[in-house]
Amino acid sequence: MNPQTFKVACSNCNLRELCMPVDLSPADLERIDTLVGTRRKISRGESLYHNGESFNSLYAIRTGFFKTSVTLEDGREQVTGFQMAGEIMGLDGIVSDHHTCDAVALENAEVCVMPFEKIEELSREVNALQHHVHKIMSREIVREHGVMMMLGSMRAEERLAAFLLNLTARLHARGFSRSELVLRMTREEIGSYLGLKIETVSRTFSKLVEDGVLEVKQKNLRILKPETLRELVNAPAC
Amino acid sequence: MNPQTFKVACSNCNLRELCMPVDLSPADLERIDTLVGTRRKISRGESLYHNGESFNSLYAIRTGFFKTSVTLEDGREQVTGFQMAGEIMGLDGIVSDHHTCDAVALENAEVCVMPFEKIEELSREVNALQHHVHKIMSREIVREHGVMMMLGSMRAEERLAAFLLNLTARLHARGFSRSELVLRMTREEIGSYLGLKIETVSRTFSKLVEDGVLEVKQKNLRILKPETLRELVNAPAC
DNA sequence: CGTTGGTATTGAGCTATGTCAATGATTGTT
DNA sequence: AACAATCATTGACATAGCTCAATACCAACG
Repeated sequence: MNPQTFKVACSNCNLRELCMPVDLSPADLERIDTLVGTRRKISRGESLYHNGESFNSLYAIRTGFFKTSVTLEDGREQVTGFQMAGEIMGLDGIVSDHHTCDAVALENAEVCVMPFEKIEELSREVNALQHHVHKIMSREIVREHGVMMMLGSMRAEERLAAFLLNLTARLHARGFSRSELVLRMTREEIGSYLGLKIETVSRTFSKLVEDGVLEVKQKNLRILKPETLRELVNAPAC
Repeated sequence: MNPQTFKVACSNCNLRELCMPVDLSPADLERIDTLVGTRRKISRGESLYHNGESFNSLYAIRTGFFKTSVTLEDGREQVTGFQMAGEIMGLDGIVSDHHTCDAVALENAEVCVMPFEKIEELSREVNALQHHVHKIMSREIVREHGVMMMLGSMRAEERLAAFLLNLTARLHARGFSRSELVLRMTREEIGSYLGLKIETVSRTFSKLVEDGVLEVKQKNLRILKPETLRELVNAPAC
């Protein structure tokens, strides 16, 4: 086994449990290894795919951080999500064989390219993979329900609290601190995601700092009172 | 073939092209017929499933009209969508084996119950079904991107315009008029979906009536200037 | 036919968030 | 080190949409 083969094998990937089903037999695991045809590096600011491009593959993030967004004809951009290591991108392209959003790297990144035909082929044979694909898509649907709730029914402070709790939970699942984090996106991108203007995002950060809930130094955040954030998303403010 | 068997067969269903793949061989079509175990009637106001209930099946709407919604601990409800004949519900339940939203009938309805295990089993064998399931889930993801765009980046009038155009397009695909429709949901439900209060929905309707874009008589709508609605969703208002 | 309860409309005033503008901080470049 | 370019913060003011309240409408039911 040469180093190259070694490197691209899911079976040896430390992120496997994040993007692949667990409890695979050694035989199935070996088959899963054939899913990832190639790896692709994306530098900060570059895009993995664009709205309108033809769809061929799903992508599993190995390293780095992405945003996805949709754009209106008049140029208004709506960030639809932020993705980190172990998460799957490209699901939007399946329905029409073309991508319907943009995926842009917010820091230098590397993704595993998984041709969708191969995924479908293999998931006919490996039941666990089939169910895993269904779960990933369902998870994305449920995640978006949460975003709709945020955008439709929460006030600015609640949205930001929900956003921070979600980010830290996902980072924590990847071994990072629950209380300290570095934002990879700009205030404007946060605002777009949360349906707020950049000034409102900035002011809301400032308010949480005043209240002793956060420490903010540029993109570095420290969460001092996570329970206050949790109260904010559950109960309406007084 | 007795009448009962006849009745529940997808192969004889006039909605087949809406909820099932096209271009099936007669043999595959016959297998697809086994997907729908039972039918279920839901009266207006009752729910097909609730948040927290265990997930077993997807549902294809035969007749009637539904809303789906998620609810915050403090009681705030966010309508996540409105579903009509031929559309599939229940995808939210796959990821956790439990439903994560409520599905309520807005008029008396009937659904085809499709056990998910059976769907997975059959889609391992019928490639067209497999891809169809993937497309349905991807379509839902893309639809939600559109809702996020509405909620995050559009003004009240634009949201209502986008909502009406979407509804009429889907109704038109089912053989209804492009210009006349009956709203099955209340103003409050529209407001929840659009992230607006009921008064704002009402006022926005009134404004569109003043401008000669719509005729509104309770739940009966007539669209007089569809092009104005289209302009509203594409270009920002002046 | 009148009553009741849910639903919708409209007005008046309020407020959370947006807009505009000035300033400051940070990063990368020559 | 100086510069430009991007990004973030803060203040002053404007406004879209919210809140509260009154009224109207409609369907169901006795």
